Amino acid sequence: MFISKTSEYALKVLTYMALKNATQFSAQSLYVELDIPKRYLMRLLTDLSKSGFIKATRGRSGGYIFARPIDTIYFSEIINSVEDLQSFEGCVLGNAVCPVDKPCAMHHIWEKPKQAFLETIKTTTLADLL
Amino acid sequence: MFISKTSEYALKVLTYMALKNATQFSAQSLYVELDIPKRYLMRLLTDLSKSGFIKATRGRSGGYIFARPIDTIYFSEIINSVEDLQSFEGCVLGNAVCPVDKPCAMHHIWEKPKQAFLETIKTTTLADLL
DNA sequence: ATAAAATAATACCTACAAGTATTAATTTAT
DNA sequence: ATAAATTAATACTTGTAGGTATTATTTTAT
Repeated sequence: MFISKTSEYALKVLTYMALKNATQFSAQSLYVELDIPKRYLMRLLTDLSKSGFIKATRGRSGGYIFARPIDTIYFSEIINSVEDLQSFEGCVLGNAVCPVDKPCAMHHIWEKPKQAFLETIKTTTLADLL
Repeated sequence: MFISKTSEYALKVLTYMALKNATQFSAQSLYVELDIPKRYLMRLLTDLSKSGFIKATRGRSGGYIFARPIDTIYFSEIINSVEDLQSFEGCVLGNAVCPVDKPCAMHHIWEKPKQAFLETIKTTTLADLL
């Protein structure tokens, strides 16, 4: 499945915000646009705030805006904030160690897709969507 | 996380068998070599039998052997037998439809790693390990 | 024949990701 | 002041992948 449902949601929220270019986004407006369970979305937004991607304003005319320039937010960082990116970096057969000189059976075959994935998420930012 | 734990186990078993070149493998011997919970492994072996990758012989001197030539067993087929490969093919943001003319925000960025992954597993067989 | 050694079937348990519910805190329009 | 509209915190529920336990079946060495 590649990435978790929660990663999926996080990407959905932040890519939407990056492309929309509004001054502020309420949880309600994001709920209407994106197809994410409301209460789960609200908790996720709080998490994304704590992770420093977005900044919350409470109260009557509150909402969320980006806390940092979007060209500093890498996809790897987003995914890593909601699940463990290490699990992608490790051995595909789950071996604790998979040494270069004596790698697992799948090692060579897996190298290309693994690098394609890691390179993409580590070198691309939200700004690259524009 | 890429693939499920069960896919990991299935690959571990079959790649081990492909490389080892023994005439037969008992569940016990596989358990000793591979780091997979014993009872879970035994159930998985039965599943892999039903899926037609391996063939079981019951009874005192029983065990498992490949049911087909290993150059006909693609990694995609193995993964697909224990989890839903469709979930890898679909939209990364989980949209039910992600049309070419109006794709999701991540579509372009995701294309390369996704294809690298799918191409690798769809064009590589167990025989390619040798 | 019978016991041992193997796989098969089935049911159950557990941990955790995903989802829901409730209440608290904060801000602002009136 | 107060009510409305927002986010925050916390606890609970659910679904399912992963793991365990028990019993049945099959085969063969003795």
